[in-house]
This record gives sequence, C-alpha cells and structure tokens, in this order.
Amino acid sequence: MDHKNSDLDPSTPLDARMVRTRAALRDGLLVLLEQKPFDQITIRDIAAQSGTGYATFFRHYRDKGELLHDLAADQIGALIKLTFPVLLEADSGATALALCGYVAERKKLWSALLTGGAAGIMREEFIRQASAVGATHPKPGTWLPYDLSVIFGVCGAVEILAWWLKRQDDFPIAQVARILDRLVIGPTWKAG
Amino acid sequence: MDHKNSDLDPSTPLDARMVRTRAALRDGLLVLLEQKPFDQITIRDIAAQSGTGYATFFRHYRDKGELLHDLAADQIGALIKLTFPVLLEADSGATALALCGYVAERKKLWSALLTGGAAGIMREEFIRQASAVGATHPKPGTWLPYDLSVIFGVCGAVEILAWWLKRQDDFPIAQVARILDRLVIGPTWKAG
Amino acid sequence: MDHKNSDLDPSTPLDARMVRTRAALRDGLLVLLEQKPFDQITIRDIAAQSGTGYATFFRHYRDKGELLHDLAADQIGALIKLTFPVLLEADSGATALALCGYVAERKKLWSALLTGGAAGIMREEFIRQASAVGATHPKPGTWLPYDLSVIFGVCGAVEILAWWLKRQDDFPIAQVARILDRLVIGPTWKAG
Amino acid sequence: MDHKNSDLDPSTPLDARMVRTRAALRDGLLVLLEQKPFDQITIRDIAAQSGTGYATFFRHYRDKGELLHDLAADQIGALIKLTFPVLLEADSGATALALCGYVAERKKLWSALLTGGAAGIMREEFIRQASAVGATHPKPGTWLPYDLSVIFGVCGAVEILAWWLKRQDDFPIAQVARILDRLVIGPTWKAG
DNA sequence: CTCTAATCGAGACGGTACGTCGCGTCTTACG
DNA sequence: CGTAAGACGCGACGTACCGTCTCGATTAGAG
Repeated sequence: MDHKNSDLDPSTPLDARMVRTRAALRDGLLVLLEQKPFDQITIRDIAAQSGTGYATFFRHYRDKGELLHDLAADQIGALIKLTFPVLLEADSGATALALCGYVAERKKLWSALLTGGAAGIMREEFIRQASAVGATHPKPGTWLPYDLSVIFGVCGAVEILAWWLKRQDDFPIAQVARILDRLVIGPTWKAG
Repeated sequence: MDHKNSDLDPSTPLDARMVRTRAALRDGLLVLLEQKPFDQITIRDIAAQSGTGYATFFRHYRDKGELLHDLAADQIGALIKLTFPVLLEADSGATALALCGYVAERKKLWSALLTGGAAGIMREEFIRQASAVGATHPKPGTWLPYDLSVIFGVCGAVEILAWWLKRQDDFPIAQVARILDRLVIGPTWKAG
Repeated sequence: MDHKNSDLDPSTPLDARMVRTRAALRDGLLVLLEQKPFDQITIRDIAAQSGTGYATFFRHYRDKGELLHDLAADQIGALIKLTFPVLLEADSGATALALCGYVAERKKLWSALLTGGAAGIMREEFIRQASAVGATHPKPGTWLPYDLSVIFGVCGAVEILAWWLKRQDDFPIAQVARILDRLVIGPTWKAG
Repeated sequence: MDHKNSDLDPSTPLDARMVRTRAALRDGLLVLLEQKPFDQITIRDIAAQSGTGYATFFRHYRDKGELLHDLAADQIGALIKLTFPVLLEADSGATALALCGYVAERKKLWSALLTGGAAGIMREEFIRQASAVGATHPKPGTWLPYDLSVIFGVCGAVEILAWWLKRQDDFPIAQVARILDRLVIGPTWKAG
C-alpha cells in the first residue's frame, strides 16, 4: 500500500520532494500536450518527459486523468477567478471579452487542453468549479434548471473556444467575445 | 486480402451474408450499450454478443468507433430527416418539440448513444450530417460563422438532451423543448 | 461435403479439369519454393500463384503438406527408380554417382525440396518409398536393424545433398558421390 | 520499452525475478514437451504451464524457438562437454557408449527434444556447438569437408538416437553404441 | 448437341494464435 | 533504509492464416 491515501488532498503538499515531483509531472504533461492529443499520451511518456520514474507517477496520481484534472483545476480556477467578478460587476460583453483575452494570452495551453482528447475531463472539472462558484450568487430564473445552465454554459463556451483555437487565421477576439456573449452568457445568465 | 476494401461504402451490401453480419454487429452493440458505457465495451464483447467471430468484426469495421458511427449515422439521419422539415416550415418551438418527442420515444437508445462514452463520436457524426443538410438552405446571418453555428447547435442540443435523459424523474418534455428552443435553436437559427 | 473422398487416390483423375487444377497447384508450389522456404508459403500464396481459387485448393489437398507430398512422391519415385537398379547391379560408387548426377540435373528443384522447410516431409516420403522398394531385396546383415538403416541412409543422403546444394561454388560431383558412398551407402549397404 | 534489449545475453541475469521467470518458462516447456510435440505447443500453453503472464514470455524470448534454443543450448552443452573428452582420449567405442549412456539416463528429456517437432532446432544448435568445440582440435582428413562432417555426424547421431528413443522395447544400449560407432563416429572421425 | 451435374472463382465466415501495447502492482537493487 | 527503475500479470488490440461454407458461372462428358 503505497499511494492510496495521500493523493486525495493535493492541497497539502506533505513533502518538498512531492511538490517538485508533481510540478515535474504537470510540466511534462503540458509539454506533451503541445505535441499530441491527451488520449495518445501514455503514462510512460509523462514519466520520461518529466524525468521521474514510471512507478513514481502512481505515487501521486491514480491515472493520467487525475494528473490532467490537477492541471486543469489550477487553470480553470484561475480563469474563473478572473472572469467571474467581471460577470457580476460589469456587463456580459465585458465578461466575454475578459475570458477570451485570458485564453488568447495562453493560446498554446488552452489549445492543448480543449482541442485534444482532454476536453471531456476539462468539461467535467469546469462544471464542478463553475457549480461551486455559481452557487454563491443568486440563482437565475426558474425556467432553466440551475445544473443544466451550468452544463450548457460550460459546454457552449468550451465549444466556441475550441473552434476558435483550432482556426489557423486570426479570427478577431472581439467577434468571438460577441458570439460567446450572444450564444452562451446572454441566454443562460441574463434571461430570467 | 480479406477485409481491406469493402468497408468504405456500406451502402452497397455486396453480399447477403455481410448484411446479416453487420446487422448482428449493430444489434449486438446496441444491446451492450444499454448495459455499459461505450468506452468499456470491447470488440470481443460485441463479437460475442452478436454471435460473430472476433476477426469478422474487422472485416466490416476498422474499430468499434466505426461501428458506432454506422449505427449513429442511421439514427441521426432519421432524426434529422424528421425534424428538419419542421424547422423549415413551422416555428422553432414546434421543431424543438418534434425533436424531443422523437428522442423520448426512443429513450433507451438515445440514452445509450448520448450519455455513455459514445457522445464524442455522436457529436462528430451529428455535425457532419447537420452540415450537409444545413448547406441546402439559405445561410443564417453573417455574425455567426456557419460551421460554428452547426457545432454549437449540435453540442448544445446534445448536452440538453443528455442532461434530460440522465434524469431519473419525468422532467416534462414541453419544458425541455422550451429550453432547447431558447438556448439553441433561437440563438443560432432565428437570430440574424 | 465437397472434397472428402476424391483426394485419396490421385491416380484416378476423375475429370479433365481436376487434372489441370492439380497440375497448376503443383507448378505454383514449385515456383514459390524457389522463392521462399516451404513453411512460409501460405495456401493463399499457392492459390494465387497457380491462378486457382482459394477454396479449390482444399478440393484437392487437405493441407499444403499433402500437396508437397504429392510433388515429392513423384520426384522421389523417379529418383529411386533410377538409382535403385544401379545399386543392385553395379558397385556402390556408380550408384552414388548416378544419384548425384540425377540431382545435379534438377538442381533448382531439389534445392527447393531439400533446403527449405520442406525437408521434413521429404524425408518422410523418402523413407516410405525406400522402405517399400528396399523390402523387395534381401536384407542386409543383422547388426543393423532394417528400419534404422533406411532412416539413416535417407537422412544421411539428404543431409549431404542439402549441404551440396546450398554451396554456391561448384563442388565437384565426383567428390560428393565419393562422400555419399563412403558415409552412407558403404556403411549401410555393403557392410554385413 | 520493456523487453527489447535484455534477451540478447542470457548470461547476465540482470534481475533475480528474470532468472526465476526464465527458469519457470524452461521448466514449463519441458513439462509440455513430454505431453505433445514442440510444434503444437503454443506460447500461451507455455505461459500457462509456467505460471507466468503471456506477454511476459516475449520479455524474455522472441518466440518459442528461442526458448527451446535456450533449453537445448544447456543440454547440448552438457552432453558435448561430457562426451568430447572421451572422444579425444579413448577409442570411439567408448565415446559412443558414453553418449548413449548419458542420453539413456535422461531418456524423457531427450525423447522430448529429439522426437518432437523440436528436432530441427536441436540439430541447428548441436551443429553450432559441435562446430565450435570441434574447431579446437586438429581437423580430420581432407577428403571430407569439415563443416559437412559436423553436419553429417550430428544428424546421423540424432537420427539414431531418435530411432532408439522412439522404440518401446529396451533395445540394448551396447548395440546402439556399436551402431553409432560404425555408422557415424567411425566414418567421420577415424577415417582420414 | 444438348442437358445435367460436377468443378470452378470468389470470398465471407468462425476460429485460434500471434506479437504489441499500456495499465497498475509489486519486487528488486542501488545509493 | 528509502526510492528509482523496471519486471510482472493482465487483457485488449489488430493481423494472419486456417479450413469450412455458400454462392453463381462455367464447363465437361453422357445421352
């Protein structure tokens, strides 16, 4: 029994080495994600890339999905932390623009996260965090069940961003933000 | 050379045996889809369930994704064939209702197709067919790129339906249709 | 039931077509034997090479071993028919020379038969025929069991010939014959 | 990369587990060889018999031939090591007797090795080792090429032993030794 | 010179074994 | 004496070939 009890709470980095190792694994995965889609990255790849032993991986994560989740949790948390206040205080157009700007600045990262085989896990974590954060403010109108609004909002946003990130040309950010606003934020947020 | 050249065009059922075998495989997959999610169904499962030899599977499909695609193509084609005319001739509310009604009548099937690991492939084929069909009618306004409107429409609808199908209770169909209309059809179709 | 009863006696070529087909199969195998060893020739190869259908093969032979056997039986029979009388009437040196000469004239054929994976089946058939023919003349001395003398004689001769056929240079036929005489024919035949 | 680099040099038992596993595989093959001929033993049989995983087999041997080779190399090495000195120091009759005695004491093993489909591989390894060992002593007369003498000697001995081992009765060992001496050792060794 | 029946080609099929790959566990050997 | 390296059991994958089978289409040889 070697690794069944310490990876549940990644917020308590029991040991300095563990922090280093986890960082190495995360970085390794990020590097690989820029090269090939998530679902054809093997754990051996990650271990090799991050310079750790193969078995060491399992001392920190149950499987590669959990590592991605760890990565995603940070990134998504940061994104939500940045855009949510804007959503509350300013109009939805500004929110969409903030979100798109944030993603655009980390295009490589978010391309890897959203356009590979990783999208499923991303969505899941996105929904989890959005649910949690969203629960802290007054609900929208009752015509739309809350959990569905989160799911729809997240998936809609993810699809739009993925479509954008996949394009080769420089589709103007303002226009993406407008689309995001009209297709997702408006219908799910403002409408009551 | 036994199976490298005949699986490209499933519309020409070269042999009576092949038709039988493919039907058996499709049925077998459907049965299994009601028992467990797509991504933990193995090709051996499908072969066993459908009473065919394991190697025979590969004489018809390159992998289980292709079989699902084959299944999906039929089902999605039927769904689109049914709902698209309504979309053109009647109001969008009627369309949403028709779509939801169609799905509700085949709840088991569509649950299997949309709520297991199969959703990705479903989405893909859905987008393909919707693109093809949609290309036959005048485009929507230019503020929303056509390909993105298809992607968003399909994913939005799929998410809403999946959410609905996953619910245990009998969420009223009229309300789902209304949500679908307001979140997806309205924003992507009517809006110019 | 199509081919379970007619292939036992290849001496009664029931139909002109069958004769043609069998000849085609034999020729096809011979051609292939010059290209690769017997055990990596597939029945599909033989069928393709001889221009017949795959299933047709099984209408004539149970497996590729039986086809080889068919081939071998003829060739071995001819060889024995030619050399045995010499063995009885002349000295053993003449016999060895006759045998080597016969093989040398059909070098390609016997190379294929003796130096590929076919050697096992060849040996078997050789022993069968040699036993049958040898049984018609007075036995050798009792110090050497008859069946062993046949086995040893055949295997010895086959090994020597195979060694010879594998050589690239033109090892003189007279010397091979002398070796054959001293190592095989002398010890097993003359010695009492 | 799991099994591509360690099976070349079996003399360096990198890990205690590998030694155990290889021993288990060898023993398993030996057990199976007593039940059925080599060429109808599958790798899955060997894995099951030896209690190892199927894939593990390939971590040690490229195919079952290589495993047999491994087995054979040991056994043949022991046999040659035992009989060769006798050949040099004593008369050939004693050598033949020593060899037959050694085989008789391990009848079961050598029956499996020589009378199944394994004979081909055995012969090959036998020739290899005999060539190597034989190269350390003065050559025989020039009338018989050295490589052919090895081939003939090995094959002759193998055939005689196989014939002996296949017999059900107790053919006297002294007589087999005499035959071996007269048919193989004498002609290839003593004769100049 | 038909007519009938056997043989033919084609190739799908159920099976079995192959060799590869990746996972997640467990042991070893080394620093 | 802990940790990396990596061997291991497991099981799915996709391939190859076997020998069986069902089709029509063709053709031989008897009437």
